[in-house]
Amino acid sequence: MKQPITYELLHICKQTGARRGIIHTPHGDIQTPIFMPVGTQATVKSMTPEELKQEVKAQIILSNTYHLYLRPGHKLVEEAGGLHEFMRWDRPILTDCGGFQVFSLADLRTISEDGVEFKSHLDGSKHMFTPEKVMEIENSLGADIIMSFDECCPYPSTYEYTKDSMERTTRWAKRCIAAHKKQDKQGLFGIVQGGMYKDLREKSAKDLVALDFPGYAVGGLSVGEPKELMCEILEYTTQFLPGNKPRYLMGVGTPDYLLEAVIRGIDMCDCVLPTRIARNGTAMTWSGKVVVRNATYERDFGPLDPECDCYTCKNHTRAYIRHLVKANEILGIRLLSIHNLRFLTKLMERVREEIENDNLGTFIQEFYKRYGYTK
RNA sequence: GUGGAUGUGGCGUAGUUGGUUAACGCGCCAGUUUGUGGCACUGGAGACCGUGGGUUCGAGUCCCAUCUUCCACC
Repeated sequence: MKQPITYELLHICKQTGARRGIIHTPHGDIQTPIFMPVGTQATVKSMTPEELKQEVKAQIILSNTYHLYLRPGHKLVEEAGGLHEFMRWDRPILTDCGGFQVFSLADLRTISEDGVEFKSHLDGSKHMFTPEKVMEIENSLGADIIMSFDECCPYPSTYEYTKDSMERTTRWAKRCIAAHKKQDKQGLFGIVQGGMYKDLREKSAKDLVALDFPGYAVGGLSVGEPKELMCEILEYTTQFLPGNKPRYLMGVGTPDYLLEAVIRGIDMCDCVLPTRIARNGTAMTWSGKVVVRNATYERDFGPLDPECDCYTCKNHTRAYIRHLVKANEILGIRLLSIHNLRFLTKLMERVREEIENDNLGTFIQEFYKRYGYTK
């Protein structure tokens, strides 16, 4: 059978061990390492697909099983011709499985061996997600990369709870493989869990690798634990993942976390952060975080980030963007979203270059001097 | 001129039968945001309660005077 998702390793940075590669998908190639913008409800909030291609230069975007299942419904999306056609995005798409919603909507759900029963956050109606159901939904949506149904443990969680949860996630992963009906069109990724416990991470990774997924995600990180711990667990986990498959760290999005992930062998990251902080008046720049909503920028007639090549930075001033944000104008959100997303895609372009030049370690040190380093 | 109403942070308003550091919304200032339930969330600054007298242990609340604005009538 033809494998829809394959990974080609191009180079390993001699300074850091970071991987430069290409993921081949039915909707084109993805140069890695890559940052993936999140479009939960079949839209990267406030962005047109054209802007994502031309201004942000996004190679792939995410969407979400849980949200699209509830509204407008996966059958409707299928009827529209699938997610690509529905939202008119012709590049690769990855759908998240809803496992994170099980985590973040904790008060609305019950977990059992069979799956998760939850109440809709929209109307309170009851629903059941099982691995089989999630595969049905993701098959209907038709993304290039689909995620197996997992449970993301909160931080902190006890060893016993984390162990049970991780083992269940592995059993669910097997059921996902069995239920996946479009194996020649959509690549199903397994998700490593195990919380902050190294032996559980190792077991999770090894058991999933034995199932031979076309790609692996590291889930359950960046859920509130200290940065050093995240790095330690991530580094420990990636050693058990095969070198010929892509590795995806779920939910990471500050520049420094992205860099720390890449030097630990991660190829893909996604995060809502750039679009979320855009909506609240904050920008990421090469000189650090800029809360452009603040009064300091009232009369700042320079660009958001002088080193950025995006539409926002080429055309507009901080003073104008601040005005738009303060006045609650939609354009303020749009301009900041364009910039923040472009900032991260550009950062990853640089990262790919530096890997090819075996210079990523030096680049990261220089980057931290200007951007700062979060905890 | 007469009668009535009104006057509380930048704006709009709450303030029980007078009782400790005067509340709320908006605005302002700042912080947060990591597989998106979010035009969100958390804090902060800012008022001698129109002014002057009085009653009372104690007045934004009661009394008197005065001024502001509004309404009605002559």
